[in-house]
Amino acid sequence: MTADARDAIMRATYEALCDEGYTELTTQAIADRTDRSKAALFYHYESKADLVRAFIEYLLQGFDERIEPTRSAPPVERLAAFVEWGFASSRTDETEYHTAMLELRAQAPYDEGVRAKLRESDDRLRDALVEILADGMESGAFRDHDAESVADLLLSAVDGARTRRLTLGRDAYGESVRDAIVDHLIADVLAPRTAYPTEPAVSIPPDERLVGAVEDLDGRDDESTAQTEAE
Amino acid sequence: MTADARDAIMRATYEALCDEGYTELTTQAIADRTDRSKAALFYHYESKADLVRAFIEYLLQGFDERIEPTRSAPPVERLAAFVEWGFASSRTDETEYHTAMLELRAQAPYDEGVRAKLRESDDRLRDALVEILADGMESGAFRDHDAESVADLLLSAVDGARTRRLTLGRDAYGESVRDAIVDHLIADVLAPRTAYPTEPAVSIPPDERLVGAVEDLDGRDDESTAQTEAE
Amino acid sequence: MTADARDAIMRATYEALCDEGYTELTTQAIADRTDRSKAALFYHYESKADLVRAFIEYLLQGFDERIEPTRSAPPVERLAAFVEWGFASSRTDETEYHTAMLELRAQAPYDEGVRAKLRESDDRLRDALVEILADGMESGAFRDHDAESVADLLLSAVDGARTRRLTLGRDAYGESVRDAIVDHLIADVLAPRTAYPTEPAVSIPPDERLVGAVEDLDGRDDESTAQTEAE
Amino acid sequence: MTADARDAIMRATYEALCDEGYTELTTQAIADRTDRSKAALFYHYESKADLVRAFIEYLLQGFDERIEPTRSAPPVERLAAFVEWGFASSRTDETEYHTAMLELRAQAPYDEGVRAKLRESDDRLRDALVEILADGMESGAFRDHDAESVADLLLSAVDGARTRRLTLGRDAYGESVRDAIVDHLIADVLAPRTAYPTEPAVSIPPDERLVGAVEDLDGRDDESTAQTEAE
DNA sequence: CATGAATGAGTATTCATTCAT
DNA sequence: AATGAATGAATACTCATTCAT
Repeated sequence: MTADARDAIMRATYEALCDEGYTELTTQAIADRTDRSKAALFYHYESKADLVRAFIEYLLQGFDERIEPTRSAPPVERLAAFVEWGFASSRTDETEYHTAMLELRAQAPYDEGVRAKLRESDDRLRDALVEILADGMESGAFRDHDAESVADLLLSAVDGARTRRLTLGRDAYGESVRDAIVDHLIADVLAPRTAYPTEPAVSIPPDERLVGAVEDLDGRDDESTAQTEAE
Repeated sequence: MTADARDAIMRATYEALCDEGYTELTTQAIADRTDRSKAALFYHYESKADLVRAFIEYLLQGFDERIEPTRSAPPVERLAAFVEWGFASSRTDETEYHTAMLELRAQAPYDEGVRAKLRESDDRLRDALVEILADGMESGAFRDHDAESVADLLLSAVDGARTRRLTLGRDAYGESVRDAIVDHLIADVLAPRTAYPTEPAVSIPPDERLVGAVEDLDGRDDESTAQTEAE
Repeated sequence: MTADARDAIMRATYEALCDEGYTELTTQAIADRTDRSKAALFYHYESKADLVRAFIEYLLQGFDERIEPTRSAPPVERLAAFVEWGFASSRTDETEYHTAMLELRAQAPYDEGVRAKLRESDDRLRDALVEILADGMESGAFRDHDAESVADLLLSAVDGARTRRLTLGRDAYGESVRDAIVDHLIADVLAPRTAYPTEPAVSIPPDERLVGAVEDLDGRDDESTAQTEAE
Repeated sequence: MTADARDAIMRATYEALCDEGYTELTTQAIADRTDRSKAALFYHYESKADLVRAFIEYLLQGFDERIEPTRSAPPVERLAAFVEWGFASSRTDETEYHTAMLELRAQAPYDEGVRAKLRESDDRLRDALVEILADGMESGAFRDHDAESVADLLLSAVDGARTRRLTLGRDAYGESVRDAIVDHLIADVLAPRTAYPTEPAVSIPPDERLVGAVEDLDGRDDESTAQTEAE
């Protein structure tokens, strides 16, 4: 398959998934966002399930590449980058990415293929976080602690906050929880001299192949605007 | 509508949702789990969407009633009950409840009706948690802290851990994160003399209307067994 | 069956038929326009087809009664009353009556029962018209002519004009054709001394059992208003 | 869409409409008269309503083409062709055409789309008739008269006679009214020297795409046979 | 490499009708 | 005299998938 075809289909899948959710993710909806026909999808992929699996792989592979550039930064910065990425405010490409992932995750309990891919992804993310924490302990930037346990807690808290924001349409909680994470969790882990950056020095860049794919989520009415504007 | 009909349909919806996920939640799937016909569903509910909304309401109303009995316990106990409920190990009725909720939550970004109901639910849960924390501060069981901020963090962490467990099929993380929450988050909040209970004195009982609805989730192969047994 | 029940159901059928047309004439639509249940319809009538047949009979019987009072008027007046009734301008109860009939007539080619009833109705109408013409010839008000042939032509022309008006939503043609009928057809038939009344002395009254049944047909956009207002 | 598919679907729609009437015009009934599946209909047309609209257009376009060949004949002949077409005796393809139109017309009061198409059709028919009359006046074949008024009256009378015949299942009236139209209406319009043709020199040919589509309407018992044979 | 045409199985929903009460 | 609950069969429409070209 040409990279062109692949990118077009993957991007269309992403668009369709973000626009309408997994339940409405039909081959038609994907093809409509392509200048190709529905049949073309089946020429390139054995089945819809196959395409979806390929899509998850595509998303994850993208993530690996995006995380790469932050590798050289000091552990605190990398930790901050992770937190900021997780809390990417709405109206961002990143919100779409997280929405797409949420939709896929809800299929995991019923789809071994999806579940396996998500495990891979989770493993890599967790490993990356554990590595950050371990590096920090080694360099003295972080106190001594159980890196795995803290990584799991961080992962859960960030993930839970995001899920709550996305599913309730309330941006407000995001901010609140990010501060709480920094104050309660990260504070416990930082060495006395280490300061959590106010402005991130490095950040995880958006997936360039998908940037701009989803024009506008504002059609969906949520409380976030009202909330935010009210305050 | 007779309570009988209502319970039968709601329970069938629960079963179908747990067994097959939201994408497969068809009126046929629901009717099949009932001794009624598909047409009967439409006699009682205007549309599938209407039925789903009613179902969410049914779940939430059930939750309200279940939380009631714990009201009289001391704050630490109520806090512990909340955490234990959130981490209910798999092979429990509670896992099904959480799975059902996860499926519904994934629809929220695309369904204003669902989103509104989930907001209600979240609000009540958060309020309950804030109340526990406030009561604890008043009684001296908890240190002084920002109850709302801590409640949000707890809610997120518990929720994120559960989502991770359900979507990855890995029970192991649950334990790990529960301990981390107790050690890192709750420890910060407890007054010096207050001890987090090793064995919970009160707990949130299962929803009796739904108990036993889903016979067996073991058909779905997950890693949890292997993982757990391996260690 | 009480006359009450009968009237309520017949009137509701009339309303439903006028409001939504034959294709949407469901037992539900009828019951909704009643303070009775759908099942009540089946208590009083064997089947929907039976109810419809009874309804046609009800309409026709009404017509017989309405035509009665004109009996004593002179033939020209009775002829004029027939023509005016046929051309009843829109925004009249009579338009609804004709619409209801049109809907029923379209079923006739496929429903022997309906067809038989309509034949009865047509026979009576034609007989009445032939009688008018015969009376007029006898009294010298009309020239000598083939009453049956003229009756058929009049019946057709009036009916065709009305059908065109109702199906095209154009009131304009009605006027035009009425004048043409008077000038071309009726003029040929009137004796030299007989004048066609400018203002009708007698007229066929509306069916009182159905008056006011259909509140408003203006929801349906048609050209007639524009047409009429423009001129 | 291939012309093949189009013709097959349109013809099937015609068959279904004639065979069973508008109320029974289901996508299933149409597909059954095709060697294609129900789903194929929706591949070619967005919805049933869309298909019906296309069908009306198909009928009308056919009519335009059929009327074309008569264009060169003298006005009296064209007038006669129109009348003969309108009265086409039953047992003719033309009867089916008129039945199909009758079914569609009954939907017009409730369906703006259908109404608009029928207006188009009526306008064209009326224009054609007015043109015939005007041509005849110019050539001296017809007396001076109000062409529009006479056209409307003719249209109404022919249409009404046909509707009566179709809905009552009585062929007899057709003959009677045709003669009356010729004697009373057309006689008034013809110039003294002009004779109405006893045998038509030109006629409007049947729609070849639809010829033979409906095998047998005799299944439907009507009075016409009995009537006609009895006399 | 790709597509237009097509489809069988399914989806939500409606319908006339039944029946225990 | 009437109804609430229920249903089997149908209805318009959609879906993932196939295949000849």
